[in-house]
Amino acid sequence: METLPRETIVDVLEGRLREEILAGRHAAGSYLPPERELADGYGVTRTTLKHAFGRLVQAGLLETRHGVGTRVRDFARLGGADLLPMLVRHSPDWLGEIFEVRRSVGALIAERAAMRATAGQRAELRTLLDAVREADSADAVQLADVEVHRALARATGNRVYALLTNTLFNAYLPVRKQLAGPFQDAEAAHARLEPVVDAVEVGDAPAARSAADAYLSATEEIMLDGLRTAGDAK
Amino acid sequence: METLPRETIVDVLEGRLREEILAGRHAAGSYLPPERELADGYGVTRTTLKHAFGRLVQAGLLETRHGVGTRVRDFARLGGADLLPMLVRHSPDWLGEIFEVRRSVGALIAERAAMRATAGQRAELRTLLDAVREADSADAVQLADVEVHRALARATGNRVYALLTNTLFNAYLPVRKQLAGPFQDAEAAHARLEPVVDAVEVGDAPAARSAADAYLSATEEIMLDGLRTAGDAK
DNA sequence: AGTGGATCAGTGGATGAGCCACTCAACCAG
DNA sequence: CTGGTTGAGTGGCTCATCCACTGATCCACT
Repeated sequence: METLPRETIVDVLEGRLREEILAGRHAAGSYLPPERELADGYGVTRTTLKHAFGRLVQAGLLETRHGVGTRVRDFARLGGADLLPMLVRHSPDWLGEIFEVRRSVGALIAERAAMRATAGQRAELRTLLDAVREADSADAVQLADVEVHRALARATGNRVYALLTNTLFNAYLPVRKQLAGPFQDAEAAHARLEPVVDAVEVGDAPAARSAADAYLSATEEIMLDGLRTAGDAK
Repeated sequence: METLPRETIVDVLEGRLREEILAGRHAAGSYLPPERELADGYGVTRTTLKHAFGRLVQAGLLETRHGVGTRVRDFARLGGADLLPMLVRHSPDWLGEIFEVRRSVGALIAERAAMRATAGQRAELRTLLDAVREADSADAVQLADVEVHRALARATGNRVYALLTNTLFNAYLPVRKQLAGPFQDAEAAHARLEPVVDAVEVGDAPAARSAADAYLSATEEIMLDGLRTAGDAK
C-alpha cells in the first residue's frame, strides 16, 4: 500500500502560487506584492506564506531579496529539467517533446550500456526483465519496467544518466500512471523490452540503440493513444 | 556589478544539513531526530529549521510525514538531475561523467537543430556567434558562449532540450567560472564554435553532430586540464 | 550647485510560545 | 482474540514581535 501524503495548507498555497506563476499571471522579472499583503490576501499567516515561498525559491520560480521584495524568475529561459513535472501538469502539450527526448536519450543509454555493462549488471538486467513477466498487477508491471530502465542507466557506468532517467521519469510517469489499461499486460511488456536486454547482454551497441528506440517509440505511441482516447471520452 | 546574495541563517543551516546528508552521515531511509531536538542542537528556532527542511524536501533530499518524522530520501537511486550542482560541490569527481553526458546530448541537440532550425533561428545563431568574437572580457565570452548553446537548444524546436541544457549548465558552469584563464580568448572561442554554427546554418545534420562533439570535447579537455593544474597548485 | 551623511518607511528574515492534527503502540473492555 | 480508547510523541500552523537590509529622501556642510 502506497502511503499518500496528506495535502497541507502549505501544499495548497504553493500549488496555487505556482499555478499563477506558470500561467503567467505575474510577468517574469516583476515583483510580487509584499509578503504581509499577500499573506493577508490568501488568508494565511506570513510564516505559512514564507514556507510556500521557500519551496518556490528552491524550485527556481521565485527570487527573494531582503529589504527589496520577491520577484518572479524567468524560468522559461533559465529553468532546468526539474521543472518538467509541474510544467506537464500545467499544460500537457509538453508530453510530446518529453517523449522525443526520452527516446533519443534512451537510445543513447542503451548503446552505452551495451558497450560498458559489467557481467553483474547484465545478469541483473535479465533478472529484472523476468520480473516484468512475472508481475501480477498493472502496478507491478510498471514498477518492474521502470526498474529495468534504471538498471540500464546504471549499466552505462555513468551516474548522470541515472539521474537524467529519473528526471524524465518524474516528468511523464504521473501521466502514465493514469493510463493503467494499456500497460497491464505483463507478457506484452516483456516482449517489447526483451530485444533491448538481449542486445545489451551480448554487447551489440547498434542493436541496443535501435531496439531501445523501437521500444520507446512503441511505448510512446501507446501513451499518446491513451491520452487521445481519454481526451475524447471526456 | 553582480549583486551577491547575503547568507541568511536558513541558507547556512540548509547547507550544513545538506552536507551531512550528502556525506552519508544519515543513512538513506533513516529518520532524523525530531525537529524540536534538532533545532535545539543547531541553536536555531524550530521555525527556522522548518524553513531549511522545506527546501531540502523540495530538493528531494528529505521526506516529512506528519506525526511520524522526517526521513532521508534515497536520492542516489531516486534523485533527478537537479541534484547535480550540489553533488558536484560535494565531490568533483562527478564532473567527468557530466561532461560525457553533455557531449552526447550536445551532439544530439546540434543534429536536431541542423534538421529543424527556422531561418530566424539560424540568423540568431550567427548573431550570437559574432557576439562571442566581439566580447571584451572573460565574463562576456562565457556569457555569449552559453547563449549560443541555449539558442542551439531552442533551435531544435523542442523546449525540453533547452531545459536539459540549463540543467547541465547549472551543474558545471560554477566550476568553469573558477577557470577564467583558459576561456578569456574571444577569438579562440569563436573559432571553436564556428563549425557548429556553420553546419546548422546549411542544415547538415551529421556535420553539426560531429562538430558539436569536437567542440565539446575540446572545451571539456580545457576544463579538466584547468582543474588538474589548479589541483596541483594547491 | 555638489557632496556626503543621516533618516525613515517599507521590505524580507528570524524568533519563541502556543496550539492543532496526525500516527502509532500500548492498553483495556468486551 | 477482537476492537475501540487513550496518550505520548511527532510534524503543521499561527500569532505577535523584533531584527536587518534597501533605497529614496532630505539636509547640512562644503
